Amino acid sequence: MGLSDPDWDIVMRAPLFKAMGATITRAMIGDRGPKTYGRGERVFDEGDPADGFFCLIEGWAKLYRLREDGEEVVVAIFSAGETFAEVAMFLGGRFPAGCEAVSPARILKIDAAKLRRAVMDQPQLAFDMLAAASMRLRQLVDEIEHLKARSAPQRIADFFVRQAAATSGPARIALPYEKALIASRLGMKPESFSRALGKLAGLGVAVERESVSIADVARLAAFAVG
Amino acid sequence: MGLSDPDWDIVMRAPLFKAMGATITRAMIGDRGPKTYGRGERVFDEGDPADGFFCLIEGWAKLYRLREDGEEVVVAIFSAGETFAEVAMFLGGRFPAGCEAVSPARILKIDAAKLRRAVMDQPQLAFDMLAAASMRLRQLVDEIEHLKARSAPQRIADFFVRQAAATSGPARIALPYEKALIASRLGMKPESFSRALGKLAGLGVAVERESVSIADVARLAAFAVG
DNA sequence: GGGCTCGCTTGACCTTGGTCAAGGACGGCG
DNA sequence: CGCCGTCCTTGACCAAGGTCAAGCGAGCCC
Repeated sequence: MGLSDPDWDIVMRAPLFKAMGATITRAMIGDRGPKTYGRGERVFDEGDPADGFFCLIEGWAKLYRLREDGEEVVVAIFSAGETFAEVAMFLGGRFPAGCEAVSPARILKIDAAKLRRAVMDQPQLAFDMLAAASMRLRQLVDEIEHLKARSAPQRIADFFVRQAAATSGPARIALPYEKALIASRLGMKPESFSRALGKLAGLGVAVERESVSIADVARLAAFAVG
Repeated sequence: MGLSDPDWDIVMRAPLFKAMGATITRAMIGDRGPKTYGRGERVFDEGDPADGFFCLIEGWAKLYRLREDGEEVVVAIFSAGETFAEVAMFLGGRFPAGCEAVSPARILKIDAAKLRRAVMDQPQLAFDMLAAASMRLRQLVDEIEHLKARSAPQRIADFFVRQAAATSGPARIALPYEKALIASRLGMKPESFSRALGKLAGLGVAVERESVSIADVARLAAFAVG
């Protein structure tokens, strides 16, 4: 049981898979499917051997550390189309943090061994991946330097578009329980998030308690880049 | 004739070289020195084979494309401590843009062949570089999402500190002819740049027409991170 | 030298988003 | 059913930086 076509779309948005190309990616993933997690379910624990990396296909997951006093510190939040835990895997050690699903989620795991074998067989692949990493680095530096270029509503629109499985037409996406989580994910305060959502109403975005419905993803996408 | 010690400091600030580690970097660069370019001199042209990448040690260079109507579009501006053209090199094709020195500059070129050989000999190196790239990515994401709180004066201070060869004490750095270029490089308008410079006067930064003198680099660095 | 252009600075005003603080809305629980 | 805590929204205010527009100074060409 492999991935469905919309799932492939999402997987191929990840820079790492883009770098490898669709053919090699498909060969590496084979017909393994994503695993489904419930809200609060563990993906891996701190200290587990880092024998692979992950690609989130649907839902949300958080990376967290437990401080000595038992308090949890959220290190990062991932959502659809993002890969994570590659660092630990490339270094070949153990996970320095735990990961759990924040909402129901589907997550694909890719074996380190398979990636390693692919790179050894075909060292050019390493260069492709480095090229992708460099490109992404440059892009992020740009983002830092001209963060002003995109307003809060635009960043939210962009985020919703990435979440949506479809690239045009209507869509509905699920939000994790707390909206403050999304706000921090997008680098803004909950208040700004709330206000910005109001401004998106004019573009066919309706927000319910735990989900968002979009009248036309393509229209929202156009607004996000503008 | 290898690099001088302050030059090494600057080279090792580049993430790519950090990833490889000082030993391999030194082995790869060997005793090749940087080439000196005059203002307006070509570093490479669009369409040249991408047989290496570059590290800017002193001065400024711009990456540009010529549109069909002959108009020049500046794609990026580089200054001390930055590497560029890695993407084209990793992909092993031709340069998709031209590059020329905007001010007198010293630029080090690293052969693709040497890097390629190092990676082929020692595929683990590719993983190390990927791990470093991923780590840097994560770090940049953090910077975007949390630490976007750096004011214009702070960004300028940070920029000047990176430019300076020394890490403490007084320094003088050269600016390219138009300050608007620096402003765009730092993601702000020339007006804001001008005003922000005024605020740095209190920290021992004196601006002349084409250069800046800094009373104490360490003090400026402290302000930049604060 | 006088006018000219071009880059830089300065001033007044506006938009964006952060901050602080005060309400709602909903669910859990006694 | 009402009390309460949590999350979300809303409003008033503020600081940073963008925008528009005018002034200034240096080089340049006649």
